[in-house]
Amino acid sequence: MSPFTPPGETREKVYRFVRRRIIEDLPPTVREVQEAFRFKAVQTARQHLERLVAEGRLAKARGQARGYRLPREPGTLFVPLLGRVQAGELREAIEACEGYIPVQSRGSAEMFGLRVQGESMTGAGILPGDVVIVRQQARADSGDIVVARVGDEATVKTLRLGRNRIELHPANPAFAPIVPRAGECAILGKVVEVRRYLA
Amino acid sequence: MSPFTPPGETREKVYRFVRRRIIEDLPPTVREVQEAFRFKAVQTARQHLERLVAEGRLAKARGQARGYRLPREPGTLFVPLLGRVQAGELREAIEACEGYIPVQSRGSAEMFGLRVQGESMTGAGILPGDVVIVRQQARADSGDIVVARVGDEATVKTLRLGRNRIELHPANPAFAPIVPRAGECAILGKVVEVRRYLA
DNA sequence: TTGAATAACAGACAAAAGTCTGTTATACAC
DNA sequence: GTGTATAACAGACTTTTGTCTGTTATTCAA
Repeated sequence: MSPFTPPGETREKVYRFVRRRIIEDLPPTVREVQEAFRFKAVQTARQHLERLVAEGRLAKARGQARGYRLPREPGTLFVPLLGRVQAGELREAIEACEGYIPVQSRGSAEMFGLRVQGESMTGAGILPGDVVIVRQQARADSGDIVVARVGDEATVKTLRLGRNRIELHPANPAFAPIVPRAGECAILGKVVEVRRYLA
Repeated sequence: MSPFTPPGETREKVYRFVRRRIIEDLPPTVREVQEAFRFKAVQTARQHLERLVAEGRLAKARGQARGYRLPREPGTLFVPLLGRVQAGELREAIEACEGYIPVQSRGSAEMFGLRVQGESMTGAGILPGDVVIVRQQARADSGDIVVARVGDEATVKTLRLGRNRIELHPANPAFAPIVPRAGECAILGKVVEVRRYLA
């Protein structure tokens, strides 16, 4: 090949190629990069890749097939989507579920998705059929939107902490707040995301 | 190893292991499966894997490192998240963006995410700050929620098709419908998902 | 001009990973 | 029993893939 392209130009394209491949499918092998750019030598591809690693734009696992990664993983994990949660069965519901949805997450907290039933939260922009992404935690702050188990069913509400009691407030004047007695209610987690699928 | 475990039991575990690895990181190599299960022979791992392929629970690319995949890919792709779209710059805006968010998608349509500004769609449960996931298309049906470019700015509205004109309706009585003249407006895509990040 | 840095190539070697042939043991149906 | 299916192992072969050494050409600064 006519042996010159502007400094960094090809490398930029290599980076985009690799990033795309990592994100959408699998990290490419060195030779796949070679072929994608019609390099005559494997080393050319390797050179670009190694330099990207040196620059910190890529990370790699040495001597491992398809070892190139994105340095700070986008932290995408898949959380189980539950249709309904009944008393105490959270673990089992999660085990049994079929669907998984991708969620961007910084930490490694346990999460799940839950399809919302009813109109009690429409005032907060949470409509029936929406999916809430829930980070599992037993406690939450006043004002947080939480998923709580009251009796036998899970429900999405805004949490209000009173003196010695908790209140679960709907965001819809047509519904009344729930003031469960101690032991009758458990917070399953905090809603960290709301999704509505339209198509 | 004492040479017997109930039929299918180990295979089930292998399947879960491989699926988890594919979803969260990288497909494992045959030997990584071997090591994970303390098999003494590579072939044992390979046997399970090949049978899972035969059963249709896994797919694979022959002779390729880390070639095992999930048969029907969960179809997760990463779409660029744009903060704002100005006239004609959609391509460029997408190229330039930094953040990507995971989206579940069956087809391979081009999509992007857009952060919503303003309260004109609160009636449809789309609040300021929400992210809409948009499938790029130049046409849409009456009633679809679309992203349209009117003049120099992109806006989210409900599309109404009239006789010889199109109307862009807000979902908030405080806002008036937009009735752009021909050529003044272009549909950038259809909103297929709405997301709100709370945490 | 000389030297340094980058881009690209050539050809090989070594390790990783996929594949293959064949063996042993247990369970189960006939 | 006999035959068949499954689980697991042993050891090797082959391909893929990562890695290395060395070379040529261009640009740019000293």
